[in-house]
Amino acid sequence: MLNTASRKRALPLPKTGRGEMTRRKILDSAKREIGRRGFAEASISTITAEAGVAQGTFYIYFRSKEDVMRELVLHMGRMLRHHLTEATEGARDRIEAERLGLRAFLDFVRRNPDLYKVVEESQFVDEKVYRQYYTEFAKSYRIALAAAEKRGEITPGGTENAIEVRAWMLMGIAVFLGQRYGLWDPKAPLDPIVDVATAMLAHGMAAPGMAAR
Amino acid sequence: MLNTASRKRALPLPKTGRGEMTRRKILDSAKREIGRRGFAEASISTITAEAGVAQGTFYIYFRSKEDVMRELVLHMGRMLRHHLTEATEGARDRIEAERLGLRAFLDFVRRNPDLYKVVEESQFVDEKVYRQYYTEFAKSYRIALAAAEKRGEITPGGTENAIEVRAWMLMGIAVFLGQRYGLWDPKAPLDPIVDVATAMLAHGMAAPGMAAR
DNA sequence: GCCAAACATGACACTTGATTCATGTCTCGA
DNA sequence: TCGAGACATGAATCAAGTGTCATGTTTGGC
Repeated sequence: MLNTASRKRALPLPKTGRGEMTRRKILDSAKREIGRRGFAEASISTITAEAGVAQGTFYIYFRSKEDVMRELVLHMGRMLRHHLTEATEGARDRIEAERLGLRAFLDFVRRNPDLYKVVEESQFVDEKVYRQYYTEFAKSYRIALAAAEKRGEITPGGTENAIEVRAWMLMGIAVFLGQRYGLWDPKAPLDPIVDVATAMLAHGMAAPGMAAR
Repeated sequence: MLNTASRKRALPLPKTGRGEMTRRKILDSAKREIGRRGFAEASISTITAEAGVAQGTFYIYFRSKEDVMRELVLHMGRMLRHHLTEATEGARDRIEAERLGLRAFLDFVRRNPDLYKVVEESQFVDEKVYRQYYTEFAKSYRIALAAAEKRGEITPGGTENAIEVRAWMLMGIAVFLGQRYGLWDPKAPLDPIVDVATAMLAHGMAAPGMAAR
């Protein structure tokens, strides 16, 4: 059921307006269904019913449930990337970019909880896309951090590897705060949270005069 | 299938040595199976086969696959807590405790990748245990951070809320580094990674003289 | 040694939902 | 306006694995 046909290249995109509409509707209710009830509980029949099409229609556009999920992960990647680029482009320095980016990320999670959950669950459905998703973000991060380092905005990490570690730390912070305050506590004011996080990113938490190597 | 019987209190523990042995064997191969193939792909029949017992035996000890998973999450919580307590008890200050804890965590993930993955996936099978798992860790963290703050080892976060934010940041860092270097790149030397991370926790990454608010 | 409780067996009845397909209907360029 | 490709239908097929249960076997206290 997993690796036979579903591994192949995606099905051709629709060629008419009607088709595009239908595909979008399916994708949309798949996002909602999978996001809310989880991949296992979400059924094709529920998805198509909510989209207002017949079951078979699903298979005109997607090979399987895994296939829609993959598509949704890609979609989230594009949307989030766009959202973040926009949010951070006015930043004066890297630290401010981190603040703005984190803020924008938390906003995004609150606005798109279903999509966000789909991406997280994709890890257990198609690890490859999931890895790709984060690996690409890590790459952007590395580039941004290296540039900031060159500009003297952040302390030199040292090795090339250090940049990678920092990138993953930053992503981990975002994801966990996204989970805690984006999904689980969606009413908490974001500004204080982002302030604390940014201060920690900028200066750490060691009291002045502590050893801390 | 989900919320009928499986929500109830756990089945009574075995009363004989034989029973204990059997239960343990099932738990063990469940860990392996679910960890490696994922919850959906893991079948009771595979689990029992690998444990060397009949299918029906499974239901003497567990109500369902969800039920074993819950048990495994609890188990991981206990093991990890113990491992971390042991690893950090010699620390001179909070920053050193963070270093030792992170190092121990990454070790743990490398040694128990299956169990670790089960916990992560539990989020999509029984969100309640998953939340409980992290909420409890967050609580320990809050206590440790508050104490360190009082001892003057770390900068005061300010509000009570700040401690919570820091705790989730620290967990996010650990989890993401665990994923990246524990699971995905299990050969990379840990010390340099932990060094970079600790430095970042201690002092942040803002270059001296940068605005950073 | 005996027996009641505990444990183990494994075939199978059942549920569930994914995917197929034969049969229409619609779209849009020429 | 026509027709070929595109799109849509939904009932039928099919696979897969869960959880049950009637029937043994083992354990350990007495």
